[in-house]
Amino acid sequence: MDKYDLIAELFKNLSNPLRIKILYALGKKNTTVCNLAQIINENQPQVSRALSLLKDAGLLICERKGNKVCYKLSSYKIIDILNSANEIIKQQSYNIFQILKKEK
Amino acid sequence: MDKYDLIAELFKNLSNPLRIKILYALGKKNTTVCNLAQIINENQPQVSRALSLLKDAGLLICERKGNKVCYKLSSYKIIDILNSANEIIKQQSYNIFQILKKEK
DNA sequence: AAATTATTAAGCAAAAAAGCCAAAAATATT
DNA sequence: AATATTTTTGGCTTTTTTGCTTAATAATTT
Repeated sequence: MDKYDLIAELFKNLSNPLRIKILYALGKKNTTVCNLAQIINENQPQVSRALSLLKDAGLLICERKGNKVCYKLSSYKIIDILNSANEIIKQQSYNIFQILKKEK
Repeated sequence: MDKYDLIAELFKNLSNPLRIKILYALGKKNTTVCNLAQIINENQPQVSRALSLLKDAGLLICERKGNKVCYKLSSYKIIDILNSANEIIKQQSYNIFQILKKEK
């Protein structure tokens, strides 16, 4: 397991829209599985599954409180990488815009 | 195709060790397919495939020079996101270290 | 135009991941 | 101990992704 494998694996764990949506939501507010499912309007078992994958990946931490389980980001560096991804996407759409402009 | 889909797709394009290895190599030096394959010691058709996927994803730009094709990063923001991923991994390994320490 | 070098594409089997629903497990409450 | 709420898991099919080798395409050189 070298450096490239570890990085690729991290990106793989981030390569799913539901998981991204969850990370954004948890970036705003720590919360429980069923509450989160409501907030983001996705089905609850899938949210639970996604959360446990992200936890296994070390990206989330959870804590049981009674019959509820509260999840939170393990680090704010996760927000950084999402912002970084956003920057790339913004630049790409800007580039496409420039190309279309040239073609006129 | 909403925001979350776009971000997840970007991460998916980054979720492969060979592609990460290639991005690191191109971060140091623009180069051609076969030269790159030599530098990173990976088989050439696979490198070519990985390059074309990354190009289609907008992460690389290429230019034909004679019978060679030279590839480069489309943006240095790509280095940023790799660094960001590295930060997370470093922190994770630090955390694991701390846990092991506690358990003693 | 034949030979050489460089790049890309085709095709296919094996492995991994996604998506979904229903069922089970954990905890709290009555 | 029965019920209700929250969370997790199982089992299943369908899609994607990988990894590989061989073949095709592009361009250059002789």
